[in-house]
Amino acid sequence: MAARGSEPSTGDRRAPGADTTLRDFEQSLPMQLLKAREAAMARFRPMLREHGLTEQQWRVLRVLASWPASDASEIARRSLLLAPSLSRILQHLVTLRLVARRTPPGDQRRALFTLTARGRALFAAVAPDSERNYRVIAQRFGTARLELLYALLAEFVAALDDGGDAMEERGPEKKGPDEPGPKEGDR
Amino acid sequence: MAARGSEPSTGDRRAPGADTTLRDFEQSLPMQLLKAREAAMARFRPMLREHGLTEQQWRVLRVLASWPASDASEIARRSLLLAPSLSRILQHLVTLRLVARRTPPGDQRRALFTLTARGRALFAAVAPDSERNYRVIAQRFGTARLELLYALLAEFVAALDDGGDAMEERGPEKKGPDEPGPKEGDR
DNA sequence: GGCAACTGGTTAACATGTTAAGTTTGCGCC
DNA sequence: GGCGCAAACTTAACATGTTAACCAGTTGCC
Repeated sequence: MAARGSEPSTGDRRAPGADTTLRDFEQSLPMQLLKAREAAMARFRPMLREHGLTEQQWRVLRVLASWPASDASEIARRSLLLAPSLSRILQHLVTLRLVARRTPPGDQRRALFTLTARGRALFAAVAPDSERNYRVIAQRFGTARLELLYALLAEFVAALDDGGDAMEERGPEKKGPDEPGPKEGDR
Repeated sequence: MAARGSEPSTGDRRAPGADTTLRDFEQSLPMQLLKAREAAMARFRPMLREHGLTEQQWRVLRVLASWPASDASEIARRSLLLAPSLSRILQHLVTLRLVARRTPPGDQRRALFTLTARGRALFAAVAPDSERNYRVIAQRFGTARLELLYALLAEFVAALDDGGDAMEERGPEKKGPDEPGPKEGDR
């Protein structure tokens, strides 16, 4: 509960010398990114909840709305969900009859997923609300600054991802550079 | 719109007309913020794991290293953890004897927490590694761009938080590229 | 053909996120 | 001094995050 507010702290006495080494904690980039994301998601979650969806379930539906017949790996990559989480979410969505599952003829290992009619209907019902939230955010923050923020975030990801595996001082096993970046880069 | 008899969608065929309404999903701000945070945290998590800590446990330890004798509410606010999560984490840290709990004399409802000697030792052991990671990030991304990103994120949070707690429509505001500055004084 | 290695997914186990409800303590107030 | 209510946590219940292990299907290769 208190994590969302910005209440003035009652006492700001910090431990002497405690912050001389580490960057000021609450100013660290991961924290700021988390805070920014929370500020944005706080507008989406209540709306999604009214439709009976979690944030992650909605991410999956959005992927399937744009790229039907995706396999699990592709959904995971596009929705930024880890495979185990996605596996559970898809099982749930299939139970709710929002998503249908089938196995492609060529490869019995894979699994393809598609929105059912019910899933498409739910997507169509939620999409306008989602869109409205995005417009409010853009209007409040300003389109120009928003674009700048997008660009910076993309550069940040590229700067850290391209560097690749940081702590890679160990045995160069079979880490051939044959696959530089299966992240995105398509289209 | 029958989703039948289709080939494996190895390519990037998007559903026709599926993206005309919603902003391109993977470009949405929450996703980009999540992606950026993941890129940063991917360097921290393995390091923390070697010390037997999760990301959130480390956040709590950092708060207590800088602000000893914090109560649960203050820790929650500074670490961006929700009260239920923090409650469990603190119980765990107390079990591990990294953190000590006591009740202040004036108010039996509150609970104050402090690092034990063991907790301080662990903090001292992890901090250099954490610091090194921050330096690598700053060096790769560039200090100047990093500061710009910090500023933008802070403005973003301020823009959405000040608006209060709903999707209330407000009068037309002009947002210049320069920002008057984050204001508090909520509540 | 057969076997090792790999691929795509799933399970398992534990920790956290999220919302709602419960519990104890403090505080104002008549 | 009892009553109503708010504050500060805590529990509960379910969903997801995270790592490791597992497993069936597939591929490469001798």
